[in-house]
Amino acid sequence: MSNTNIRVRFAPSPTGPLHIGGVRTALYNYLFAKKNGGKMILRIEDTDSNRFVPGAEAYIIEALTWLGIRFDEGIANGAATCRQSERKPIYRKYVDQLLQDGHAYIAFDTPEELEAKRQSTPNFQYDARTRGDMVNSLTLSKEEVQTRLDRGDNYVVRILIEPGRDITVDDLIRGQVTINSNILDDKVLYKSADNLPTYHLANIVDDHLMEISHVIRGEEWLPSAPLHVLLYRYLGWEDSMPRFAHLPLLLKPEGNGKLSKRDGDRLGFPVFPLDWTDPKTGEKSSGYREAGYFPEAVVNFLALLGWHATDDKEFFTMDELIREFSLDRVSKSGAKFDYEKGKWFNHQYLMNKSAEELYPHVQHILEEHGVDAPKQQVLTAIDLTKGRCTFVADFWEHMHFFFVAPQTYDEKTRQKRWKEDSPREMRELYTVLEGIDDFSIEHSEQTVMAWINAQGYHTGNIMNAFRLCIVGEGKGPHMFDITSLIGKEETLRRLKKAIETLS
RNA sequence: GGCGCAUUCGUCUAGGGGUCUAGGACGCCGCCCUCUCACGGCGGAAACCCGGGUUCGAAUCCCGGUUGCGCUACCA
Repeated sequence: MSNTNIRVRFAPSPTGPLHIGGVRTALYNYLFAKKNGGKMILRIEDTDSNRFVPGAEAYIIEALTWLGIRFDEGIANGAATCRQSERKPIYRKYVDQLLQDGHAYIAFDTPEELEAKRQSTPNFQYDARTRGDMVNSLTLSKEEVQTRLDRGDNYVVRILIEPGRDITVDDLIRGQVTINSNILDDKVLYKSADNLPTYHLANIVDDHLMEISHVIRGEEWLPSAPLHVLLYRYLGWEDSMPRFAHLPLLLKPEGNGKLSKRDGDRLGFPVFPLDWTDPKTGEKSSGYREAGYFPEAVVNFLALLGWHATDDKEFFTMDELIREFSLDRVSKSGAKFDYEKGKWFNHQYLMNKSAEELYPHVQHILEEHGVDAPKQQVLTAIDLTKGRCTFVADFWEHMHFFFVAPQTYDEKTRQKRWKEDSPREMRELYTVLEGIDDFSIEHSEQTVMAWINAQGYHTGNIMNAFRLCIVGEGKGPHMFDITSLIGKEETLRRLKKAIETLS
């Protein structure tokens, strides 16, 4: 399917690291675009110079690249100006047009004056009821306005909302949403202090100029969508207005509210794709990548938080998501963030990877622990233990005994598994093992089992004590998988030492 | 407070008038496998927010309420 008219954008603000909810928005935009053969555009909405954070833009691009979300146009591939701060003249033109057409006006009220007004007037709103009491081009004489402009007074341009009109937004996910313009205030569109538009104006102008066909964004924008519709109308662009789709929000795992940065810190899981250090405060936040997640697992997990396929399928590659994604299968209600399920997804992806794929990661971990083992041995160890790992970092905990003899013996396991007869049985086992030439899994198991049966021993007693001797604790793969991998010599050495230490 | 959106197991969700004694997944519990821990298999507990309608029939449609969330900035 190909439709070159489909164009979506992801338009984050560079005010900090990209939140995981933002990542999901980017993902849904990407899936929708690719599904329909359309284009995905990156636009940086840096119209608030006060909140700009250095490094945030690079972070956003790196994070989405890591996850496999690619842009067709935008800064990520060196295209022209997609930073709003670099498009000042463009916005100015439309501000003038709005002013000209009487859809906007100039206001001189200072932030302090507005604040005072809000303090003194309950539920103060700058609108048709109150604008007549304020300092603006509607209440001031033409000359006075000019005088103020000439002497360089700071001003803002506000949209002129006509009261008493019903405004309807057609949302692809929620259907028709209608509000009355009475509840809208005369939003600031433009500020002379930095010659920048605010979000609302810049957003509409850019979406129009970039020929965006679908605006897919978080539900927090739904209340201002009518304002945006009005802006399209006032600018004469209503006919080519994009379709809207407001996505449900990602909520805190417990309690109430939108998922926030603090939740990650408090509950101990990342809410960001990548690690991030705040340039001002030095505060660190952890990311999924550094926590050991596979990007495919994060994408899969995130895709299912608010969207569901037509069947019960749960595992999707990016290509499969693209093939099956559709906006009408996006849920309407917010999704609580379930970190346990996220871990489960990673576990599944890890188990499905081959030892060869996992090898570089594991090799790195082994090196950190000063282990230098033959590749084949490591590959076998990976296959034997990957079912026990959620993250790559878990491998050491589950495979260290393949490479390093136990220094201590777990006390709980010892109490449970080291019986009165164990020293004698282990000494006998030592002799049995010593006599085995072929230390393969099959042969050693056969020999030892034959001995156990001949002596009338209890298999569990023998094997568990044996495990304590070789592993140092009560877990791990089957014993002969371990012994055959570490070899006869090492097995005997560990057994001997354990008998001496534990007896 | 005002406005808007939402409301199915603890969580993510399927469901779009009869097929629902409501399905799947995570988590939880039990059993099996078994030398342990896992993996795997099998099974279990667990939900239609409430009240009115409409209809022969409602989880599904309508209205009201509850509760949750969002917005209400010269932030996005």
